[in-house]
This record gives sequence, C-alpha cells and structure tokens, in this order.
Amino acid sequence: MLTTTSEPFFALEVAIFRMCHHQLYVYLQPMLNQPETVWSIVNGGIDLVHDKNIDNSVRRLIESAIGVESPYIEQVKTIGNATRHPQGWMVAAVYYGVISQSVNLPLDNWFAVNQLEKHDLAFDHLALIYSCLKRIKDKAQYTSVPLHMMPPEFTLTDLQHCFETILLSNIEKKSFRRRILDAGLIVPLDKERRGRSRPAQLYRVKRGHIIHHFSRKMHGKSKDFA
Amino acid sequence: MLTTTSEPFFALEVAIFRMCHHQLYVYLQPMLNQPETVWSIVNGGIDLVHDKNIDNSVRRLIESAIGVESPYIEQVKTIGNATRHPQGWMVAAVYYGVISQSVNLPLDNWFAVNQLEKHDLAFDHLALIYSCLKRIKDKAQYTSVPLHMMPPEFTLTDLQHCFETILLSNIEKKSFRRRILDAGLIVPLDKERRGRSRPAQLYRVKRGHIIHHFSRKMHGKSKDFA
DNA sequence: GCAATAGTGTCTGTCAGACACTATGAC
DNA sequence: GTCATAGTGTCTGACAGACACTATTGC
Repeated sequence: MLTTTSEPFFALEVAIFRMCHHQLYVYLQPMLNQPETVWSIVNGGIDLVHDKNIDNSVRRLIESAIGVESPYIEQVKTIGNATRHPQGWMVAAVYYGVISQSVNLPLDNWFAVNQLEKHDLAFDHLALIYSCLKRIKDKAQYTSVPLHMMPPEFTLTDLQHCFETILLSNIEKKSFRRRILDAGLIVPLDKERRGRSRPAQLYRVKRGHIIHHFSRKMHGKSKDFA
Repeated sequence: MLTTTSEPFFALEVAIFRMCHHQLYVYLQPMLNQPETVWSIVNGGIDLVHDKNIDNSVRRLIESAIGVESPYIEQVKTIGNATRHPQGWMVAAVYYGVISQSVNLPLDNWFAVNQLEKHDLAFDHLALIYSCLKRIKDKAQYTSVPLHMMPPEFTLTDLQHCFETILLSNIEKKSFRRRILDAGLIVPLDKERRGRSRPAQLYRVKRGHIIHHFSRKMHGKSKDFA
C-alpha cells in the first residue's frame, strides 16, 4: 500500500453578498476560456509573499474583485476531496463576506440568490453558495451579523427587512424591535426619514459593533414563495 | 510587485478528547528529533490516493494514532499564516474529535487539559487545543455533543458531570434533567446502578443520535477553581 | 435511625410570538 | 376624513434557573 504525501491544491472560495431591494445578491465572475459563459464565485490562492494570514488573503480577494472592503467576513468551512475539481485533490477554504447596502455599485455581475439555478455555475460553486447562505441564515437567527449589510443610516423597518430577506421568513415587528433595541446595538440619530406616511426614526450602528450573540433564536414564520 | 502563486503547505491538526474521572484529557504525541520532549496534537497530511475527503483523512489520523474510531469529529477552523510554522506559509485545518468514555485505553499520552501549561507543546498547538476546547464548550451550551463522550450505559448524573466538566460550570440538576429528557435524546434501560445510596436509572443514547440543537443556551454557574 | 445520592414539585424570570392598539405623516 | 407606515401595550407560552422537597438505598 502506497501512501502519497504530496500536497493538495489549495484555494480560497468567497461568496460575496449584498442586499438590494429586499433581495440578496451574490457576486459572480465569468470564467475565462469557456465556450459558454460559466460563472464562479470569487476565488484565488494565497499570496505567500504579501498575505499575512488567510483572512488577509480573503479581504484582498474581495477588494480586488469588487473594489470595496467588506465590513464582515466569516469562514464557513474547509472542504477537500478528489472530485470537486478536475485538477484532482483540492482543498478549499470557503468564506462569505458582506458589503454595506450603501455602497453605490452597479448590479453588473451580481446575481439574485434565488435565481442561481438559471445560470451555469462552475464546479461545486452553487453548493458552496448555498452553504454560505445557510450559515448567514443561521447567524441571522441568533446574532447581529445582518447589521453589517445596512447603510450608515437606516430605520428599524429597513433592518427588519434585511433580517427577513436573509431568514426567508417574516418576523413579528414588536419582537424584533424589542430584541434589537434591548441589545443596544444601534443608536438613534437626530433625524427621521419622511415619506408618504408617518416619519421613521433613523439609526446607525453603534461604534465598535462586530457581532452580538442573542440568548435565544428568532424564528419567524416561513415566507410563502410567489 | 511580485506575486507568488505557489502552494502553501497544508496539514490537518486534530485534538482528540476523552473524559476520565470528571476531567477532560487530550491526546498528545512526542515529537521526534527533539532534544527535549515536545508534545504535539495528532496531525498529518492528506493521503491523496486513499482519502476521499478531509473528514476521511481526519478519521484515519485519529484511528491510526489511538487505535479506536471517534464517534464525533468537528472542524473548528482553518488557519494559515507565515508565522505558525518554521517551514513557512502553512495552512492547517483544525479539528477536534471525541471518544467514548467506555473505551478501555490506558492514560499514556493523555494529558489533563487544565495542566497543559506544564508541558512543552509544539508550535501553536496549545492555542489550537484551546480553540477546540472553546468550541466544544460552546457546543455543550446549546447542543447534545457531549453525549458522544458517554459510555453505552450511564446515569443522568454521569451525563451532567460530563457537561459540567466541559462547561467548567455547575448545572442545576432539575433544569438539566428536564432539558435532556424533554429532548428525547436518551432511552431508559431496564437496569439501575446500585451504589451506597439510592439506585440510579441507567440510560443509553437513542439510536441515530448525532447532534441535537436546543432552542436556548444553558449557562450554569462558573465553577470555583481549587 | 443517619448519610448519601436520586429524583420531583413548583415558583420565578426572561424573552419570543401574537395581535390589537395608537400615532403621525401625506393626500 | 382615508391610507400608509411607524411604533406601543400587553398577554401568552416556552423554557432555564432556583431551591426546597421527597424517595430509596447502605450502613
């Protein structure tokens, strides 16, 4: 029995998410040298000279792909097997990153996550995106992670919509407000947003916020799909 | 500016835990070619020919190190940087695995986790073990993972001690029993354990148990250390 | 009887879910 | 006034924490 100890290929795979019009989008790149357009999530290797650690590499990949920094990245898992890539044994650390809704980026190359089946995705990238979506959905149930997707000023209703979009469910308004306000995660501004009805209090995220863990999960009622 | 795209070294690092006398132990191996004895957690590379995926490799490493299978392994994180290993840029997927208390293994090479500072551990292995301990502690707060460390027959008090050892805190008996029994994770046997006081009902884990997620965390009161 | 451990009854507090209610703007 | 959306009051139910209580054994 022969044991091979040579190194597997190693790559980083990053699903970058943004929120737009009550819809989650993921950033995809066209793969080169393909007869038909095949789309892939952001990926790349480690720059052994310049990167200090993996998170560093991921931030670099995100910024060089979309031109803006991500306020929150998270490692989802590391997978590795002989079948996911035609080149052979391949290990990949899978991350997701989010960007703020305020960033004024065109929607080119951003794909609504509920329409991904219509497109041709590279390798196992569809499954990787789903793993990341599951993770951010789980996190939305018991942490404040979705706050990182909000613009600098937002209303509680905006924030609720953001959570609901990630959770694919409707949250009860009073519970949601109590939870967020009691946790002290956001700060009211001296401003309101005026529209065609009662003005809404504007908030910003409290300085230093990274992640808050709630003591209980929030579930909501599953959304019916149109 | 030059960009290096060659591959980093890749390794698996596995902290194997067992419970013994209300104490968590981790399995360490002496590193070869060291003037003084330096201890390391189980580690190795991927067998590109025989391993189907990373979990497979981890199970292989565990079994070849201690001779028994682990009923539960979990990937904790993947780290990578230029400084953790003298060989240079190194990526490591960090796992922990647990084994059943029933396994009749001598305690050779098993180290109490609260005594690790007394020993000389390789590289960043102490930090890796602490990451794994933190993870299993977190999991003990809201899942049934510690059940995998129990022998085939155990009492509720045994189980509570197992949780308490991992959590480093004392749990209120009634709450604990209610939580475990209401979740339906264990099955009473037609047996009792008799000692020098009232006999205790024996249980086994329900077939098919892998992990149960409770809806709330359990905290307990921090143990005073002697 | 006593000591030791197993196991229960039951109250409290916290917080999510539900839902009806009021408030304030545009028109 | 109506419509739309913001925001509140308050009851319920689930479940963890606390803690005193009873139960069953060995001695």
